Amino acid sequence: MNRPRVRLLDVAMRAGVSPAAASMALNGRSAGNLAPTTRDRILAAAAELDYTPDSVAQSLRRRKTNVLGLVTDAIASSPFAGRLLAGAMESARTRSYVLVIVDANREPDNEVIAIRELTRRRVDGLVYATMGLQHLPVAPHTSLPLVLANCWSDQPVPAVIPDDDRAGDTAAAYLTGLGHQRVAMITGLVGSAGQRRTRAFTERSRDAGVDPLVHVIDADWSVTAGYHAAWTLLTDDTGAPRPAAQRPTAVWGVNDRVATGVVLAALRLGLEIPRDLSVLGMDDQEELADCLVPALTTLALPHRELGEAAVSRLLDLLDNSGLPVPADPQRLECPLVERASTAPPPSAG
Amino acid sequence: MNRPRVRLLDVAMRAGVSPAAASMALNGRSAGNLAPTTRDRILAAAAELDYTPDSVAQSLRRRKTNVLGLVTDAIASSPFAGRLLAGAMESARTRSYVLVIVDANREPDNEVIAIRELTRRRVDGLVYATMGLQHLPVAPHTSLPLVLANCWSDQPVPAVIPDDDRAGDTAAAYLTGLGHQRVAMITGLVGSAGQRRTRAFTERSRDAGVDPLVHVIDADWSVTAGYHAAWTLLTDDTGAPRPAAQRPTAVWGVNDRVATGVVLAALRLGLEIPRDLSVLGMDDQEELADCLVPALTTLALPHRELGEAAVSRLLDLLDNSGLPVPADPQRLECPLVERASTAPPPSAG
DNA sequence: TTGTATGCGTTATCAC
DNA sequence: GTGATAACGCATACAA
Repeated sequence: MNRPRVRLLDVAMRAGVSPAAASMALNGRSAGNLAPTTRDRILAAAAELDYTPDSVAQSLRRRKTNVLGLVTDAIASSPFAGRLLAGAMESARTRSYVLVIVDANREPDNEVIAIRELTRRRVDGLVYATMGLQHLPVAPHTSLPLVLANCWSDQPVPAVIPDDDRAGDTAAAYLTGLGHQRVAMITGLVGSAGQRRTRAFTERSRDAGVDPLVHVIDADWSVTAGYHAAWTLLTDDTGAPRPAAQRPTAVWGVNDRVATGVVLAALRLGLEIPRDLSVLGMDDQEELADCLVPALTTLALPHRELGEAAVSRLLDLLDNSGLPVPADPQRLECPLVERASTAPPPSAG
Repeated sequence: MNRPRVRLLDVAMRAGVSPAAASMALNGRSAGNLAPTTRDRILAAAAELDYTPDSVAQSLRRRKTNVLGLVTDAIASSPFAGRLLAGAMESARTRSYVLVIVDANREPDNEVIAIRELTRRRVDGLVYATMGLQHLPVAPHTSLPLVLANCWSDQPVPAVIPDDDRAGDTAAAYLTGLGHQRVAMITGLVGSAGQRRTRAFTERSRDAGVDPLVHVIDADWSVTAGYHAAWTLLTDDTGAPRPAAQRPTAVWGVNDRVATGVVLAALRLGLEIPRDLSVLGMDDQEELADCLVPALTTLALPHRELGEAAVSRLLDLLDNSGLPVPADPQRLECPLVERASTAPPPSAG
């Protein structure tokens, strides 16, 4: 079963040529150097022997490993990790790269160690990805080509992040487009994501002629926070449900957890979703948004695309290191994922 | 910034010795070969120059890359992927290995291609991990050392999977231990996981003197399925809630999604959790179990440990290829994660 | 058009 | 105890 590896030399001998000739043929450099007939003989020999070049030797010689390093701040604890990694791997694969992934486990020291190790392993470039959107006061320090995913820094290093402005636009356009006139947003204002979403949502709603009620919660964008916020929105001072005419017909939660809280509160209050209340989420959190009853309409955080774009960007950089680094991060659209928790308002029905 | 790499030769020259001597010193093979004084001189030189050995060259020479391949059937679409990967990476890191992860994206062809590619890259061993527990009719074909994670095959290849029998035991012991006398399980019987959980739960409950009501749902272990099952359990023929004495005081859902459905149904019926009904889940699904209100008590699928154990096992195999392969998969405990959805029954209160 | 010689950075063998 | 020398598998510059 474990027969000896077949080397380039073996192929060359079988074809009756020198290793150099075999190398050229197999690397497509035969034009102008090799007679087509010998080239074919070499290729045939390689095929017969089932030759596969040894990457390690190639790497040493070419000074290029075709390996990318991907270091993350915390892979374990995020429901989005898988998507980003899958996207990154996919991009790498199509250009015959492979990924070595290292989790820093929320320890900055580990990041430094990881980068050192990957450098020693001679990876061709680095992606640094955070699982939550983050501004980096200082980008990871390395002499290798670097791209940031889901985070950005003020230094001139290329970055790819979600477009929260457009997300706010999309949400507002969708809800007002459905005909909703009394619209609320439950949001937090810490961090650029919440701020951008909120501002864009507000402005775009006003453009459409509706003035949204913005209910601000604190830093904790949790189910519980959403639940309580919704409770406030949907009941009066005595704790009784407000009459239909006095409550919003649609609510946008700043993320799916908050939106889940809204659904739970509505359920508790005997409100039917989406008949009595449309609920829109954000993030398309795996196994939450599409698990609810009814399934949550939401805007997807483009994590797969983030991974794809970051790697793609990095490989472009490797191919052409002269590429200019744009001052601003590249922003990726958050597409609407329409499910069952939204509908036109009763009046518009 | 991008100063030339410092090679072993540089260190040797600086210390005034041969590269061979430098190599010995740096690899700890100086005993009996090098004078302690020259050894120290070499080490000092290396430190001053900040020398780090080139892994690629080492790999070529040692015929060992210290890289492990991890191929998964579908990384993107699972909320557990992160945990397993993090565990695997952690295990690898502590033994100075690194992981190349490839996602086959549910395509068997891709698995073959991935294994071929990883073999070409000279990884030292392979882990094959599935995101859902699976029996493999035939293990992935490779001449490399291989360990299975979260799946197993009849061929003699080492495997690590969760211990569903013990999970059933734990669930039964926990619920009966709390004092519940009328206990139900909502389960599916397709696949070994559901069967084992159900059988163990039933037997262990009976040992404790309670005969559980087993409600079988179909292949789809979804929130919706759990919702409907719970509805059946908690209402009578007319759709009205059963009186307290006629309904279970505790329900175990075969997974967290099903348990979520139970919570939703109970909420809808005006039942208070855990006062009127204890709900126990299974899997500890990230961002679902701990997002509910109240947070779900559940049994954790040990995905991190699965990753850790698989890599650890593989490395043991590499260190000592004579290790015997046990006939049965190694089974890892699913620990109870106690949160807020369970309590003693009203009568026992 | 083909083949030869050399080097990538490291380690292991074997004379000294 | 120490230090040349060869080899790992491949690719390239250059000579034939």
